[in-house]
Amino acid sequence: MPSDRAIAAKPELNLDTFLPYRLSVLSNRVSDAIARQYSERFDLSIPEWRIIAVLGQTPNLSARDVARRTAMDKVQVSRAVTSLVRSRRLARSEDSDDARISRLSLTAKGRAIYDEVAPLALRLERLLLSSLSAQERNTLDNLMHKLDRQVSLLGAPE
Amino acid sequence: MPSDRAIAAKPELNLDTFLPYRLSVLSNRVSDAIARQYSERFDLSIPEWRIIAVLGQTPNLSARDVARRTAMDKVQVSRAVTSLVRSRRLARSEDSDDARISRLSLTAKGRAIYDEVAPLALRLERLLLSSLSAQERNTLDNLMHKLDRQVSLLGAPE
DNA sequence: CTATATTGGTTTCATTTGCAACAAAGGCGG
DNA sequence: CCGCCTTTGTTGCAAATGAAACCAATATAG
Repeated sequence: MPSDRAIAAKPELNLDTFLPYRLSVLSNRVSDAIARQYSERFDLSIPEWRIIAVLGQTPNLSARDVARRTAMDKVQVSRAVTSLVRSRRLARSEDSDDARISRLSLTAKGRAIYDEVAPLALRLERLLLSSLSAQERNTLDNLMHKLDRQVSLLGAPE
Repeated sequence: MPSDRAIAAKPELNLDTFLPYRLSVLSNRVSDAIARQYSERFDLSIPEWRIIAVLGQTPNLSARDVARRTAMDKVQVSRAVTSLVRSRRLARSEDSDDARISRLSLTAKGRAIYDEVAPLALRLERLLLSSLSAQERNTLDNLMHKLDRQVSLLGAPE
């Protein structure tokens, strides 16, 4: 006969209500929806688009800066940058006082892509948020900040 | 001279406030934090753990059922199942009336892993949510449902 | 029934990924 | 200056991934 403790008898792991799982599914579905807007049309991978996005916002970053801002690792950045440079959507220029660094910026071609894709991404975000009131959007923002803070307490890869 | 419309002059894509990006970063950090709890210790990949998790909750599913519940694709499920069966953490049994299907269930070994990892995962979720009030947790749940609904409107891979 | 389409699952192949090793440059203590 | 550690970025290799082809079993149309 099993324990007769009525409470906490069994830690119930139900994926449908398990926050990490729900976050993962939601996030993937959203990313895929956005990627569908540009991937075939502009022949851009997700990492490539991310790089264009940060550089559209802030030019002349180094690869490392890009990596930090996009939460991608440096290998991924290095490869996506190489590909973007080869396809003339990105240009490298030397840093004046550190020869290890290249400064990255969009070419006209890259800028054109940014100018076209950014509104699509923003539009999709608006659609996504259109089911929430202004009040709810604030709350969402607030809750996500709290979760961010919490996960960085727990989560740092030691 | 540029347009003098003061409003919506430029669609500003700022990654730090862009919901899809924030979701992605948060979700990845949470998943990684959980994976760190079991990956080396039990030699489990993330897909493998997901399969164990659903089968711990609901035994005797087919591979396809598992795929739907975990939002993984069938190739990934097939491979992870093969690996789990090989390492004796999962057992296949034939379905009585459809020979294409195998019913999957945890072995004692698989169950032991589930019983040990599930509490770890739940504990991490609790830690994550510990920064929110009961009220806020409800709101979060509610908001995520709304976002789920909205993304399924937009997002279906046509 | 038989022919055809559909479904469950696996395999093959090309691509993507991530880690570890590496080269090149810079910083820094002596 | 010189040796050594750190930082930036690239590359090699092995593992993970995904799309599409595929096989076997079932459902369905005629």
